[in-house]
Amino acid sequence: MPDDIADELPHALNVLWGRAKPKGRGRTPALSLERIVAAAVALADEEGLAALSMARLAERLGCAPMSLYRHVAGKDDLQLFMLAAAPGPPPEFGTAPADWRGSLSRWAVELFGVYLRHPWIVQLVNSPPVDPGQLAWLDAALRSLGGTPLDPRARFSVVMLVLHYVRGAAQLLTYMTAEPEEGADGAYAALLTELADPGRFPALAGAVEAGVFAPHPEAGPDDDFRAGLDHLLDGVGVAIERAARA
Amino acid sequence: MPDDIADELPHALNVLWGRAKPKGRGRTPALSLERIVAAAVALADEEGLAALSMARLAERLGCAPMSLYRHVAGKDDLQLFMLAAAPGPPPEFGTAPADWRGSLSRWAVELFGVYLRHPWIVQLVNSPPVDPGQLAWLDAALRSLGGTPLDPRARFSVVMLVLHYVRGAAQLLTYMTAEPEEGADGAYAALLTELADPGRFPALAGAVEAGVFAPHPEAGPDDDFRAGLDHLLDGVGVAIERAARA
DNA sequence: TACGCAACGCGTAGGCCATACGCAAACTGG
DNA sequence: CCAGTTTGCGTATGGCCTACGCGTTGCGTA
Repeated sequence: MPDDIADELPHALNVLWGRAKPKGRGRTPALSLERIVAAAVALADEEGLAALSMARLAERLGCAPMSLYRHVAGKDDLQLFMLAAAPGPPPEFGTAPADWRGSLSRWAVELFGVYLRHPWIVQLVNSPPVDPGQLAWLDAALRSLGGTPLDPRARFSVVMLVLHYVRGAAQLLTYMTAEPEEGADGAYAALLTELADPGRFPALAGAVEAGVFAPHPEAGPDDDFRAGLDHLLDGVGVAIERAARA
Repeated sequence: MPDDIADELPHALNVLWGRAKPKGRGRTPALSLERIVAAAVALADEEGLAALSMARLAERLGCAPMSLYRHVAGKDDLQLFMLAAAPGPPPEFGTAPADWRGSLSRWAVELFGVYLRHPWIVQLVNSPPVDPGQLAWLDAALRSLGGTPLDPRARFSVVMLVLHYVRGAAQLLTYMTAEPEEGADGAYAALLTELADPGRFPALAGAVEAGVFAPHPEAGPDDDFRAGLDHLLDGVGVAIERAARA
């Protein structure tokens, strides 16, 4: 256990991994890290990431802005805590589930739900995960492929592929759905209808004409996501069969 | 041509689509929109999106900060212009290329290169594309599938799948590569080695032990990207064969 | 040739923001 | 009851975006 590494890490990491020193002496805290993070998550959920400022967060907590800095080293620290706490635990399955497709699919669908509930997560991810929460999700995804003949590098590649897709699809759906100002539902479709000149963008104009951007009534919004996910998992299946033959 | 729509659009869109009114009367401009956008792109390329402020941009252009607002309605406007200009034109192929896989693969690889050259694009994308530059890329991707039996909705789904993957892979590679401070190359690997407790994260610990995060010497950095892209296109191939049989 | 006015560049100022620093208050173990 | 420790917070600084309005410039026209 090289502590020299821990010393040069951000404060937040040492707290997240349970390496913070216990204290019990002084004044009774009116604030706690959990309360701060929970309030920050709620604020970001309700009003968006741009509305999350230390001042507004303190206002919501009924304290002075500078009080927050006793529990959080800075705004980056706070966002790291939010990222670790908001997703919750990943779905449960064993180390080598027999049905890789079902497991990985469930993982993807649940993560998709997390991103829809907390759209700010997608805008916030700047670096590879280093907190227990995100690593637990990553581990679960890797475990879903534990029963397949894929080698470790291929498993990681597949997981990243699914992760990128889930993130992108959630971001797209979030921005297509959440525009309660003005036309709302079909605003982007209407805009594209006017902008997609058939001479300049023939394929795009064709897609618009075919109603790709119009909301289809008989299907839920997850439907497009599931369709793309099926394409993706078909490709993974091909890779698995190929690896099994070798 | 419903001009009533154009009136409620951001100023930047009307400029981008050539709908701005021509002016020729007043003082000779020392600044131009092209110079401003080019300088902004260069600044973001060199020092990152966080370093792009109106003040620093003006400093680089040798003008006062407020002068920029004569050509750009605000910072959001400027970023929209940057997004439209930086990628350049998409690769060229006809309306229905015979080799969909080669075309789409080339599209993906070139877009990957764009994201590596301009990493800020990934952090900046907040809404579906509405500018000619991004719509040209989207149209090119849809055209690459023009010779396949996929219906329009499936084509769009496939294109989004590839787009999300390219974006995610570029973001990941950017953050893995660009850490010239301290340990650099293997910093994340070393950190994971310590954090990935085999009891708590068995699959992740296995991946670390197998050297998934260590930079492999005999391959270029694009190699992981191409491998994932192949998985993905295998899945698209399955969908195309299925559609051809129906 | 001379003028008017449209478009330009920019100075000022105000409102947000994150946060470094230091002090007063409150609680607890001895 | 006291000393030590930890918390809460007031003040202040420097950065950011940008609304507003003024002086300046040079083309089009008379």
